[in-house]
Amino acid sequence: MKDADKAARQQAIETAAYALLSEKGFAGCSMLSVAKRARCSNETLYNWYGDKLGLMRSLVARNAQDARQLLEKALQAEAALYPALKQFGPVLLGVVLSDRAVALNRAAAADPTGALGAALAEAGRDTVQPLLRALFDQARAQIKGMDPGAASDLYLSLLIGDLQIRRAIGRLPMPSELEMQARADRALWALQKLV
Amino acid sequence: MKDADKAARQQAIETAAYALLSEKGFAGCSMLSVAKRARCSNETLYNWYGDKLGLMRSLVARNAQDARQLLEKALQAEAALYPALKQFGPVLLGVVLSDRAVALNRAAAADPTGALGAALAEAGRDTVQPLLRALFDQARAQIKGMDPGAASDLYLSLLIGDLQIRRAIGRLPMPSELEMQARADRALWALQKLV
DNA sequence: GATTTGCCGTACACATCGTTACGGTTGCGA
DNA sequence: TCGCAACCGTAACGATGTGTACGGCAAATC
Repeated sequence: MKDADKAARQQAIETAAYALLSEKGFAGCSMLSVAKRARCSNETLYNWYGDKLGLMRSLVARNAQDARQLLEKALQAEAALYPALKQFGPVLLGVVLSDRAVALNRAAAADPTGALGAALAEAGRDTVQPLLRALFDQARAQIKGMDPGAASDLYLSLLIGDLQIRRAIGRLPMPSELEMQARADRALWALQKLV
Repeated sequence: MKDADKAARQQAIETAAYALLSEKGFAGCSMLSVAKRARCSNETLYNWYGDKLGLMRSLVARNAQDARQLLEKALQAEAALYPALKQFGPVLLGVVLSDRAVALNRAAAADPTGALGAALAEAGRDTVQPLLRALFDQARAQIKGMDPGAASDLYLSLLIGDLQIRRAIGRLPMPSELEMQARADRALWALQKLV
């Protein structure tokens, strides 16, 4: 199979998996239903991903990779703390509240083994923490007296708050760009007043 | 059946359901397994609760009721905003991060219909919001210029942050009393600096 | 003491899951 | 052109789920 074909098929599989996760949840997203919607056989699914958890892990990995690219791009233009956060905040909100991220969070919450939660948390941490950490470490002068780790925790709490869990239990629709912008502005305003 | 016996049996059923939710997740918490662990028949389960969703709803309702009692008690002693929040914060953290609340959040995230999430969010809102709302409304003088709703949102973001979702995906153990106290202190400190 | 009521334990019908297996088909490399 | 590997479609297997049914038992009611 040509690489391009394979990539397209992988994309089809992942798209199908996300759609079924959103529609029917983790339990309802069966391997067979994914195969049918992606128009491939379940044998291919098992050959490529091993088992259902492997498929989910693959979704997590790619989503983290995509998120990382978006976030890095948002940080490229600015070096100073606050301008950088001004770019970063809304993008991060868009990433962690996206339909895909929500579907993965719901799946992780439904997985009793905790393996998916571990993979998700690790991928998320590896994606976001280094970027934020570097930003706050470089800006020690502007957050006088506060530990960079504590400052970034504070910022994340203000930015994300309980939006993720509310999205996960289905009681919050995806916010608009404007709402995310406003929330990011509020977090930034508070951070500046607090440090 | 005597009322006391019935209450004891209900308690046994709910305890079994929470244990199974924690151990095996929403899908793994089958009606039959609940009946077995609670040493009752599944016929009783279906007679009392209708179906699985009904059982879950019942858990949500009682948990909200218990939480409300705890929270109201924490507020009885103090009337002024900040002393009241000093009591309220750690108790609320204990409530929303408890094993039971986490099990319900995970169940709601796993339920594809969203019905459980709706019930949980509603019960949670009905429990917490009126208490906080009354507190902040009465204290308009101390939060000069800021809308009471916005102030309480800010406080909740600072207090709870992303702890709930991290608990839900299994990557955060229940914090200790000391940690919750520290987090509540931080939220209170930040709120005072921000209003 | 007879009768009704509610619960237990078990079994059933029916569906679906994850996973494996297999014959038929397709398309690339030799 | 041939052979082989990968993929498709489908079936099968064992396990498990929800929701219902039914005979037996204990206790409360009359």
